[in-house]
Amino acid sequence: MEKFEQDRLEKLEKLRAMGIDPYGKRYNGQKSLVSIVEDYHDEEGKRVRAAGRISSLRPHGKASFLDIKDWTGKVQLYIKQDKVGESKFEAFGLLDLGDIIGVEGILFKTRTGEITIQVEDFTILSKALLPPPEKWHGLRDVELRHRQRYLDLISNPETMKTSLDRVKIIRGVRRFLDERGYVEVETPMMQPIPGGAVARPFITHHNTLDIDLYLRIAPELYLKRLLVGGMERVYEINRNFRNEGISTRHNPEFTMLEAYQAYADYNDMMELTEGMLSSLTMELHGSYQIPYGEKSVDMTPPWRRKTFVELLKEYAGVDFYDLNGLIEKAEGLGLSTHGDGKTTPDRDRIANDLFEELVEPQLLAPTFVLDYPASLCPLTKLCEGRPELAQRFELYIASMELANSYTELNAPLEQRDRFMEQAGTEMTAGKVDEDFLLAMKYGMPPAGGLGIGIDRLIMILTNCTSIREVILFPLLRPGARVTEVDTTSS
RNA sequence: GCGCCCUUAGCUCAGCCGGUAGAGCAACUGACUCUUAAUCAGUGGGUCGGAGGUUCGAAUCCUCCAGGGCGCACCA
Repeated sequence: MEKFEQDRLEKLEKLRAMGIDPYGKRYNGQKSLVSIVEDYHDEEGKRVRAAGRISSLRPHGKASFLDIKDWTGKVQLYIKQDKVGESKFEAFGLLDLGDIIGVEGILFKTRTGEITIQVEDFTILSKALLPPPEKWHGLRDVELRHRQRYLDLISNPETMKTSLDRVKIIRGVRRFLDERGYVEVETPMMQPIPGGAVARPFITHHNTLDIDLYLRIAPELYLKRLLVGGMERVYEINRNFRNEGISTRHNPEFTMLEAYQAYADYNDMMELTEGMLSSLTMELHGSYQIPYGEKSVDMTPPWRRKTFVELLKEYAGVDFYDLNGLIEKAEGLGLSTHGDGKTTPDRDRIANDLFEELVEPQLLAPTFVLDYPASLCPLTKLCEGRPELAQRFELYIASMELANSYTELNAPLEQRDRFMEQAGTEMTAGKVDEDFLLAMKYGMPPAGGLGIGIDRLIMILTNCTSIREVILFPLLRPGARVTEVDTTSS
């Protein structure tokens, strides 16, 4: 490592001795490399400016071919001593793979037909002191790819593509909602009471107020306050933080869309979800058939809609209303039949465990699962005439839970009771958010609410089977493999 | 948190049953003005993730530790 750096430092000093600043300034007027290639027909023989990182170098004595790369693509350069002059060519000799340069020259095609810039002048914009990863295989080591994502982006085009696809998808989500009259809002990331979901929160502390705060596990209760305030269609795309395990589908901080529409219910949210995700699929893939891992997923709408109870019967072969049957099945699978600290069997919990165990893995094609056991959804309006079920749906794609939606409970007194019931069963449930209940007492319109796990959506649409592939900087334990700079000396 | 697997040159990887640590790319020196994984000739580069142990001898076998991957658990 030191040796590479030493050689390059010497070149850097030589450049300085020639009066060249190896860390150049603003460079403008250049075309993106992909547009240089695309517009070749109109630009042939003309002068163009370009900038990028040297990704390949093929010297031939007093001439040289090299490739430069920007985030759109790659272009070949051809530089000859008799075109740029001796001293310029000498400076060129001090360039290495990974250096960033700006060039100006004439567009032409080589004998083999490759679009190439005949360099007339170039500027060194940044001298790299360390070499880029291997040019043919790129950076393969998963740990290094995540720890040094910049190297991953430089050397693996698919990483750049996934990262830019992520931007497109999120932009598409925003556009879809904006076009339907939604407004994007920002609600607190630091909350005195972490509500809207059940999960262990991260705790932090505010010094001046001398209070503990929690990084939010969901924005839900704040967005509903806005419904009370008369904002009829709101959404937020932002980070949630959950102090839970890390897996291929879980990162401690992850991006969530939550949307609320006054005067609507979960049926409207189903339409919204299906419309949004199917059009995003078509936009990105030009087809509803998309690859995912070893499989192929058919995203053609309309999507299957089945109730929780129906699916439990279909895939697990048990009747939700037959408690003994549920218990038998659960015990057969070695599942616990009692909730935390409870002495009696908890039907809703058993049914949910069976669902996760036996139904979820089968839900490859997009499936809306409707009407969940009521005790699992304290913020949800109950089904009419069937108070044991609540008006909630979850959307599964490729066996992954992608969206969650309720017909929002807007009755403040019932909400209080449902919170209390939950507090009795969930050991992690914190205090009740009284301020939220107070808001609700002023009247919250009936509403449909929707949450979509954005990282998981991006996984599906970019064919990534690990959430770490769609998050630029996933959480890793601070590692020893990247040398830390000693700031105490020098 | 638990189980299985991985960690060898800057990068990508070999290294069999324990016997002097290898290749390609990258680097360095030289040749080369239409190459494109440029080519040709030559050179340098290693605390084999870390610490112990077994052994005449360990990259290789054992133990512990660290980081990572996958699965499970926890969990929108």
